[in-house]
Amino acid sequence: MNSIILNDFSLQHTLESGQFFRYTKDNDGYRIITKAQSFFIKQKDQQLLFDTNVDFVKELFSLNEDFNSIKNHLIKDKLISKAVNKYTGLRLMKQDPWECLIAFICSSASNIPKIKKNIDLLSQKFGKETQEKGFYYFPKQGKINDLKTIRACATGFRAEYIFNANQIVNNSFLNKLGKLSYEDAKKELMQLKGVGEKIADCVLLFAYGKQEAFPVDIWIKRVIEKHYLGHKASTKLIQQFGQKKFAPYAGYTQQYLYHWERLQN
DNA sequence: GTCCAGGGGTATC
DNA sequence: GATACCCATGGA
Repeated sequence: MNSIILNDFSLQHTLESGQFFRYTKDNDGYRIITKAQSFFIKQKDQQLLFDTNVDFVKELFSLNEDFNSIKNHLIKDKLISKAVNKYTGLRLMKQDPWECLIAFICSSASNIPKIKKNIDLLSQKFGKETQEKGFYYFPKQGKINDLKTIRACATGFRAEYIFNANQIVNNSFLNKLGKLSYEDAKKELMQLKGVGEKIADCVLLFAYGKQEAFPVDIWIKRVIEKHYLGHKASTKLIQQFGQKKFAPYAGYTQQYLYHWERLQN
């Protein structure tokens, strides 16, 4: 087991805030399978313990970024400040772009347990088995190539979108997105069938760390209408509002708002 | 703007 | 256990 000590990090809030789906609870920690790694990780107070290499974990959980300055900016807003205090340590992850793209294509009009199920089934049907039997890596681009089998993963009307993305997306497509501006990368992603503004924003935020992204789902729509606008508004307007108002950390703000709103009641 | 495309989660009975 | 409604949506 390796370990690192750190402030302002919550493994639970980070994993369970709807940005990432490839984890399962395992005793007092989590089993994660992503980016050709399968490992166990747990947190005990400020100590993070895991059976994979340190640099991998730091990269995956954005532990090298200066979270303190981000936090100082976030807490200037009253509601965000409440969310940051309540769910302190929630960090944006740096996911594998391909896994993230397919996961969020699956997310369309769905829910978190079902997205997890879709991804686990796709991995089982198309991915390589890990050293531990019964667990599978997520298949690389090009491997998710049978429409019938994709349907058998309970993907429903999203099956054609996944099939299509698998045919079009390759390494050069994915690498290019990282080099483009937010706007240009978003346009590229939206060329894919089944990828609109919301899903493009999720991929740009959760895999590429583009902070201009402000994904708007029903929870974000509700919380912005209720706390900031005081009236109903279109998704498009809310996306533009959030992106502008919460710059330069619109993406981080969105994640705290989403987690906050969903855990109310 | 409206409607519809799997299907599992969730509340309510 | 039936039933209705909901959902990290986008396309027609």
